[in-house]
Amino acid sequence: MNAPESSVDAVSLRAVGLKATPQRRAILKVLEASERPLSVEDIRQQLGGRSGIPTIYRNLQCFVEQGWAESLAGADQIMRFVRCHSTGHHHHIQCEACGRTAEVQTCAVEASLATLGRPAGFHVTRHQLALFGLCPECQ
Amino acid sequence: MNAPESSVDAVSLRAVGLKATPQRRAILKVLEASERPLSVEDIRQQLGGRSGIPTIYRNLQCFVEQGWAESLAGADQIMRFVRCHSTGHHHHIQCEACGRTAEVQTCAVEASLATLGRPAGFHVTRHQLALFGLCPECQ
DNA sequence: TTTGTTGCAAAGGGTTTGCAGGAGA
DNA sequence: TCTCCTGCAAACCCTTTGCAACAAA
Repeated sequence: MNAPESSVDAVSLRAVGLKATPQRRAILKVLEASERPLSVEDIRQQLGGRSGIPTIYRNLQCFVEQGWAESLAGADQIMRFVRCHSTGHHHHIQCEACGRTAEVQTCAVEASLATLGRPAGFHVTRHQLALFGLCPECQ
Repeated sequence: MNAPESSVDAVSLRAVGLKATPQRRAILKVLEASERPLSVEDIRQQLGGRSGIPTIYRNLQCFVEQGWAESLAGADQIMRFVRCHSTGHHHHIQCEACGRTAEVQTCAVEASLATLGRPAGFHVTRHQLALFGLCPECQ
C-alpha cells in the first residue's frame, strides 16, 4: 500500500559506524521488501546464496541493535526478523494464512495492559504482544 | 498465599491414559512447587539428576497437551515451562527481578485486543501476551 | 502379560565462534 | 593502510529420535 516510512541506506549505515558492504545492503533490501517475518534461511535463499549464514546472523544482530529490525521468537525455536518502520513502541500482527505482517499501534490497550497485573499484586513494566489473524486479502 | 486451585496426581494421570511413574510425578511436583518458569535443565537439577533429559522433554510435552503446563518461548531460545492452575484462557506475568510468575485473567483486555488489527485491515483471531513487571515482594 | 515409559547414545538442526583472507573508507 | 567485514569450517548446545531394558496396570 504505502511506501515504508523510513529506509536504511548506505548513509544511515555509515552514520552509525557500520560499513556499507554489498551484503549488508542486500540483507536490508530483502528485509524491507518482505511483508512477513523472515528466518535467516529465508533471507539466504532470497539472496541466492550470495551471503553466508554467519554474515546474515551477525548483520541482523546489528540491525536489531540499531532498532531497524525486530526479532520475533516463534514457538518453533527459529528466529525470524521483521523490518521496523516506526521507531516507537508498537506490535506486529501476522496473518495466519499467508504470513504477511503489519504494525499496529496499541495506544488504546497500553493503559489497560498496565492494570492487568494488579490483581496478582504485580506492577507491570513491560509486555510482549503477538497478534495473529487474517489479513485483508485472506479474509 | 493460596494453595493451587488444582493439582495433578496419580489419579489425574491415569484418567487421561498416562501411567503414574515416579519420574512423571516428580516432574509435576517440581513444576507445581515453582513460581517461575523452569527450563528442562532446571528441572533435571531439582530432581537431582534422577530423570533423563529426554524423559523430561517427553513428559513436559504430555503436560502441555493436557493443558497442565505451558511452554513460554524466551528470547534466549530456551524452552521454559510453567504450571497452569486455571484451565481457561489466561496469560502469565513474570517478575523481572526474581522471575516469579503469576497468572492473570485478561477478560478486560481481550475485547480491545480484537480491535487492534482493524486499522491494518486484519481480523484478529489469536494473540500471545507476555507481561513483565515487579512482583509484590520485589517492588 | 501387555503396553507404555525410561534412559542411554546418537543424530538433528539452528545459532555462534575462530580465524584467515578480503574489501570499505 | 587500517580497520572492519566476510565466509568457511567447526564448535556449540538445546532438542529430538531410536532402541533395548524395564515397570505400571
